Amino acid sequence: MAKRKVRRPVAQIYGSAINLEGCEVACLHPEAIRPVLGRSLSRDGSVTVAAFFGVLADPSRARILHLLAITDDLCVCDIALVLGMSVSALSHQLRFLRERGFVTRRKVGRMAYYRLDDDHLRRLVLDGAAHAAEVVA
Amino acid sequence: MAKRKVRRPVAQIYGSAINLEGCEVACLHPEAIRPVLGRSLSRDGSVTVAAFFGVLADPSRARILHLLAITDDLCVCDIALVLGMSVSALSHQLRFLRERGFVTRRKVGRMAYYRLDDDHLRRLVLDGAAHAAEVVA
DNA sequence: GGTACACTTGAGCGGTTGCTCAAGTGTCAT
DNA sequence: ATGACACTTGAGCAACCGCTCAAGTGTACC
Repeated sequence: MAKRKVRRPVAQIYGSAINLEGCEVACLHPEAIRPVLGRSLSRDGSVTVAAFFGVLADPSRARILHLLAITDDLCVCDIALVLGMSVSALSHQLRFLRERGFVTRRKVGRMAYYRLDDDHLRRLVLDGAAHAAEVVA
Repeated sequence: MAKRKVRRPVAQIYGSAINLEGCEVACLHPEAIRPVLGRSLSRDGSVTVAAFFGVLADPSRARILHLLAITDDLCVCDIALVLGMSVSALSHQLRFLRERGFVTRRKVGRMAYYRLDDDHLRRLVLDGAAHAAEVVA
């Protein structure tokens, strides 16, 4: 995954909504939660995590990314034909993926070639497909 | 991820919506797509992949799974307090996670303790959090 | 210029989702 | 038995998402 600039200047990925005082009086197990106080995912952090996985959480995007993972370069028309998607739907998704840095675009004349640059992402997608194959088998 | 039984007897994870004939006549690059014909994710396969990542694609679930990833056992009340969620919302999500085999439940009296059993999933969640920390930093 | 082409984009819609609220279940203490 | 407690569940609603449709942009060829 390419590093991407984010407007938020500083964000706490980890953090807790409560303080230890709350625990003592409540119904639960202070000894169990004390060690994790402040180490749980903050709300902002969880939004970032969820947004990342959310990109892969759609069948069309999963197919697009998988196809790009096993090829080099493909133009929009190629992808649409192979996946049986409308060009418009595809273009919307490619824009979505491009805005998040998951794919890059190279324009040649009136064609646009899309590519998956990130090896980490490529492996994640291929692992996901392998996992799916295992689950269904 | 634990293997889970699926009602579908046999499913093609890979498959193509088109045949090579279609390519020849269309506008595109047959030489580019020929090698991937039949190797792209099938629709069924992509639904399975998307469903898997979809579990992680929600901030609340990401926080729950991350919390369980850094602890052993926690009761519903503990989790609710640490994450600042309503018990009802939490119970809905825990049911969702349990139905998909992402967490297991142990009942003791009137308490229910939830646990993350899968090490592969634990690493995926922690990697996701680390990724988020890197992106935001 | 004019047309065809490859792709992009905005509007809008049907389906999904995650929550709240209220009611329900099962356990424990008195 | 009665009440408190820990959790679960169903209904319903606001927000979100991915698609289609129609229009728009920019390039290539005549």
